[in-house]
Amino acid sequence: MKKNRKELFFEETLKLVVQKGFKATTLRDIAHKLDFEVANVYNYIDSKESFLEGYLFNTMDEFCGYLNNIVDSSYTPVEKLKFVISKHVQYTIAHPYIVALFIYEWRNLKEPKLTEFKDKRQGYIDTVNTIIKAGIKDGDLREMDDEFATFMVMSSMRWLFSLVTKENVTINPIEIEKQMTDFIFKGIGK
Amino acid sequence: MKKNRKELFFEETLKLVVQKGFKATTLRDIAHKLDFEVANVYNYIDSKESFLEGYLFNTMDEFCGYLNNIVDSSYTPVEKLKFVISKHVQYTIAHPYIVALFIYEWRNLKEPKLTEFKDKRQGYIDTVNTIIKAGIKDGDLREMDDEFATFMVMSSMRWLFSLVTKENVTINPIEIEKQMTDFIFKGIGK
DNA sequence: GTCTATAATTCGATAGAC
DNA sequence: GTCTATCGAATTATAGAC
Repeated sequence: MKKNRKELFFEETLKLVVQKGFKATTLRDIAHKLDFEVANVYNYIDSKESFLEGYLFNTMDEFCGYLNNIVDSSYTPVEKLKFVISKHVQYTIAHPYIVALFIYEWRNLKEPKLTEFKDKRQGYIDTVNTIIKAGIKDGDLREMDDEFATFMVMSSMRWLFSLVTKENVTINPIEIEKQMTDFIFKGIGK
Repeated sequence: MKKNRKELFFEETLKLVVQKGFKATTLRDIAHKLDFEVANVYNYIDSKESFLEGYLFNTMDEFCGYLNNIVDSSYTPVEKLKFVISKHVQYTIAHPYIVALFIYEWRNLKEPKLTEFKDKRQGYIDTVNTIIKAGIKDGDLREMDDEFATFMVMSSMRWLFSLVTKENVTINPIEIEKQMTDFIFKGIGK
């Protein structure tokens, strides 16, 4: 896949921002990495803020859209939850730096985008919670606090990006998804 | 427990830094929250950087020291792991904002402190991995990739702070520890 | 401990020539 | 698209009086 200059700019900038943090990454850092002067940054983005917004809301919308399709399907709650896990794992492996941005840098959004982001994220979690609650009610998941269960499922998936961005680690998406699903459903005990 | 001015300063500043991020929190923000002028900040800290260092390394040392005591005990691997989980849960409930700082803001350390921090953290993870590996070998934990298991155990504990800092949530440390342990060992499946 | 004043630097962003 | 030049604002930190 050939990358044009714009794709290269976004890719390198994303990596830099994830590595140093959004606030700590200056436009001069970005310009230096791409080997041009500061003013040229504005050939690609309108502002530093808009760069962050673009990634965060595109990703958010993709996840919310996918989740809605899962919910509107006729799968069982457990099957639906496995689709959710699969989506998280596969997206994280494909775009680990975007996920890192999603986790670390959303706080740098300015109002009203900040509130909009938090609301959408809460909506996503609420929907996953609905699925898990149904799974418990059906007796397919063990009896436990459904909100805590939701919290733990989301938590355990959230850091996978850091495994993917680690060097010298070979990733088999199929195997990772299997192990992630096994951990969430069976834990590490015997 | 009566708080003197220094304790109040550190507590309020910590909350502010966690809420806005280390880089995004200015000394003016801190001064304004404590109702005095910027220069007074330096009555309590030598620099913005030293504030971060203090919290991060004190916490790191406490966790490493405790883990060493666990390792040097005669408990079984599974029992040791439960002590590790207990420590994480209890510390997180007692000091959620410090844990948040630990997770979000370590990247703002400057060299050589940054490398020192990363090395210590990796040492901690390696030691937990040793415990889990022994548990699998003994047959007390199910057969699985021990490194991935370690990664997942650590990941699932890491976000607990966000549950504790949430408003309108009542926390029972004993119950949370039970549910956390159940999730890690049994998952959510039946 | 508190303040005012300010140094020294860095930041995001813009103007305008080529 | 690239550059030089620069603006205005914000930042950490210090000096020194009260």
